[in-house]
Amino acid sequence: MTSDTTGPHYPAAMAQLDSVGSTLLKAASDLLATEGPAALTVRRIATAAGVSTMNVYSRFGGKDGVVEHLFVEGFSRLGEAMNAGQASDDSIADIRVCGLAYRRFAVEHQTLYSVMFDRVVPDFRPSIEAQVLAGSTLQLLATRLERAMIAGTLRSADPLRTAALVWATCHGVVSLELKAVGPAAIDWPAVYDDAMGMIVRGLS
Amino acid sequence: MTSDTTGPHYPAAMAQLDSVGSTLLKAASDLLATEGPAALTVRRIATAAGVSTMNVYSRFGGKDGVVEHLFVEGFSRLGEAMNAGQASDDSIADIRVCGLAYRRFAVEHQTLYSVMFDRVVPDFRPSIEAQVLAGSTLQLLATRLERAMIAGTLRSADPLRTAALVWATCHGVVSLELKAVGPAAIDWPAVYDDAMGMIVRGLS
DNA sequence: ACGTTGAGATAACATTGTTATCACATCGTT
DNA sequence: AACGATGTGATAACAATGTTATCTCAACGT
Repeated sequence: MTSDTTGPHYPAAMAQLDSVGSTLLKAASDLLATEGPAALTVRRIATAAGVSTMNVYSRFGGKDGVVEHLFVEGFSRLGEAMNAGQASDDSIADIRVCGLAYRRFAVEHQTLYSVMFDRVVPDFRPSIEAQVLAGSTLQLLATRLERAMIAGTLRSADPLRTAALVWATCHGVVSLELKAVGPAAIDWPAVYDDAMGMIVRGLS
Repeated sequence: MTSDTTGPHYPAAMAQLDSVGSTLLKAASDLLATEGPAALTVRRIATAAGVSTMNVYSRFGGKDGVVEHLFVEGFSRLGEAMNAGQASDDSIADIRVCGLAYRRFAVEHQTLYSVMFDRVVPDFRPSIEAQVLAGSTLQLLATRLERAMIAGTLRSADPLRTAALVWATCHGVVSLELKAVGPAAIDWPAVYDDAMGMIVRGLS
């Protein structure tokens, strides 16, 4: 995992992916979804894909390369999920829909979400490109918030900073819910609803 | 790490801790703070403490036992930090002080915070007692919020649920800041201030 | 047709958490 | 006081991990 040497670089968004490569990614994704991050071992990924271990290194430069692919794919799918509901005339409702989509994604893809936001794979750090790509998911939310600001339903402020705040709030609630921190008696879906209410009230 | 066998149980809050035990914990804590979770290996902990590897097993039942101690100690110190500023006549200001103390703790003890809230040590899951203890940190915040509700500065609601919401919001902002997700241009301390403002406005 | 190159599989290596083995000190009993 | 039991602790072994090295062999160029 210490590949600091000046070797070839395996960017997250590879131009092409041959059959073996995509099979490996599919196997890794399934493994992550069904058995969690601990099952993400090089040998298991390769075995599940029906190829030899070395393919992980020749195609992705190591385990981290595979994980980075899952990382960016996760943010890509999260962006799609949040973008699913198109813009309506009620900008506040749009934001709520966006937030609910966010939570649903996190709950339905818990292990992937943990790869994206927790450091659940030892020593894995997303590359700069991958982090930028992850941050670009904010843009979508920022434009929705800006629309609400223009419409007057939200007080005007820096849209990007506001988007970061909204994102962080949603992430915080989902994060604590999934980790089961705090008393078990807490009704986290209700807290999530409270959060949405607090957001729109606190920002209007 | 798969100690599912019916062996002795090593609770997080051990009654006593002999000299070797506390030395081990100190070494682990230092290792975590200075070199991060990856440096938290059984051999390194023992070597840093000047004892043999097996002491980790005889005293803590394995690596997870040590990590669990750090886990509960982290929450204990977090609670102390949030409790440092005593109650004044301005309940809103008290809540803000509490929130600032929260962020300062997270920033000053990043690696410990990641052990507490991210699953950064593979296969470590806090025990039920430890989780309950972690959740009890909420009580402190809940009583402060309840005081503000009684004073009329916050709308009345379930204090515990509200505390969970406030906690999640603070955690979300800090969490994204520490992980450097999102555009680097974002001024996270400012976002944290925005969050506090949103909280008091959204809950009043 | 022959040497070269490159890819891929097998095996080796270092490091991890964990468990087994074993030496030896300490304690209770006769 | 001598002897066995007990248990503690250190060394060494084990399984699994990511990674690297070695080796085989097929494909290709001259």
